[in-house]
Amino acid sequence: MRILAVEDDHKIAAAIKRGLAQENFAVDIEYDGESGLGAATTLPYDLIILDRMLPEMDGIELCKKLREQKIHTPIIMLTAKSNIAERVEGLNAGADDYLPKPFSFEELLARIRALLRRPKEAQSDELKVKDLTLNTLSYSVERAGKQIHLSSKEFALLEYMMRNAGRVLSKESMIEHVWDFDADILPNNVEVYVGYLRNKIDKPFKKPLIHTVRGFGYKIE
Amino acid sequence: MRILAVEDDHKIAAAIKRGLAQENFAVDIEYDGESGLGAATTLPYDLIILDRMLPEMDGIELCKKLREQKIHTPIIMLTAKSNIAERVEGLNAGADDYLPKPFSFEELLARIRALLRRPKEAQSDELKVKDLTLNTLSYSVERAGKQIHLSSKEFALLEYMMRNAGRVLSKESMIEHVWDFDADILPNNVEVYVGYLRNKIDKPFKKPLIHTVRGFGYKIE
DNA sequence: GTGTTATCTCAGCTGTTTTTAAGGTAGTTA
DNA sequence: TAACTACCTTAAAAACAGCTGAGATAACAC
Repeated sequence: MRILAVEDDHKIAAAIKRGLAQENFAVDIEYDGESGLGAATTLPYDLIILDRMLPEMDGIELCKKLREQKIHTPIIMLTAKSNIAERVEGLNAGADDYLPKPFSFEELLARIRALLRRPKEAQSDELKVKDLTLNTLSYSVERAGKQIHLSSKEFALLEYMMRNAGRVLSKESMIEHVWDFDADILPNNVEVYVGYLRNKIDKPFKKPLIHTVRGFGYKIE
Repeated sequence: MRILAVEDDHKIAAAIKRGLAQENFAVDIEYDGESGLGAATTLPYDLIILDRMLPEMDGIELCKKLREQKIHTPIIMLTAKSNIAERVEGLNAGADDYLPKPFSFEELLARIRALLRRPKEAQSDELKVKDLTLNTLSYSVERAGKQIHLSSKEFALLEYMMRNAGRVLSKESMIEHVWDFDADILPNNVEVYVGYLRNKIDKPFKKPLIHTVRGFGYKIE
């Protein structure tokens, strides 16, 4: 994993480099915005740490330039002030996360780990909840080793629920995410489909995964 | 991530906006081609969704104009018909992807993600007061490790109190925030509900968190 | 075409939640 | 202490959300 840090404070830069090197990251440091842009556009970094205040070109500017060039590398913005306006400014410029100074190295490391973890999770085409597995490529579903046949609506609904496992999803959001926009679907239809899913993935097994949260919706867990 | 959707069908536009807002995108809607062009040229969007059929200026036209102005923002074109000729037309005009109507929100989201190559950010929303925890995503409440079941009104009321922990809240403000606007609720109803909450989250434990402030209301602390 | 499967609507049933109302309790003030 | 008021408790009525079986309709396969 190769990380670029653009930071004009040599002391902080050195500390970041030392700490991350210890965690087995390859770290490059640039001390001003211009050089940072040069480095970021020529080498394929896995993550970029940007100080908001930089000589030559500030972090916001640099961040925008990178996104304009379709460089989607995760970016963490460091800044001295921690007010909401600045945070929004950074995120709007295309930063993925934001860390107010002063920060501990542990905090920084946690954010880096979180950002690096993200893509892998999103790219997986197998969704899992307990012993239930759904494969979005082969359109297959199995629980406890047993293959389960689902219709396409049932599959789409289960996929939506599993992508949001643990979260309570309202019938309305299910309709919006699973059915066509111009279809006029009654909430009762969702109830019917949840019933179908339960018959197939819960009833034949001991432990139910689909839970009703009265007044709010359903969740799978 | 800021997304512009140019779509004259208000129902679809609203659904897109709501759905994407839920996914933490900032969404602007324009209802005709002219305004769409205006918005797209003045604000730096990360992605643009264009309906092919639009009043004032159709999507193809708009797309071409944007590319002429060297605006390279990814564009997804929506269209009613799904034949190959139209698809080619859209892509030739400079669109990056193409989505035939009717489509489900999941399809749209998948295309957007593919174009942004950006994973969904997980956000957890937990409210805490002492050993009492309320999670607004999973709609679960626990105290001292013990799961507590609440009805939807009880949950809404507790959430309101916890969001304003430490503050004294009048029965009137509780009615305003927790009940529907047009509902005619007696203050006694609030007393009843506070009683219900106390039975569930205070009585089984030693230390009460909900306190009555005679003459003013209640606070949780 | 016919048979099969998938999708959607409807209506009745169930248990839960919400609301109202009435009487009890406990602080506050004179 | 009495009178007043705010708050609490309980129970029962009313409203509602969710589940299900049955049937209508549409889509698909052969």
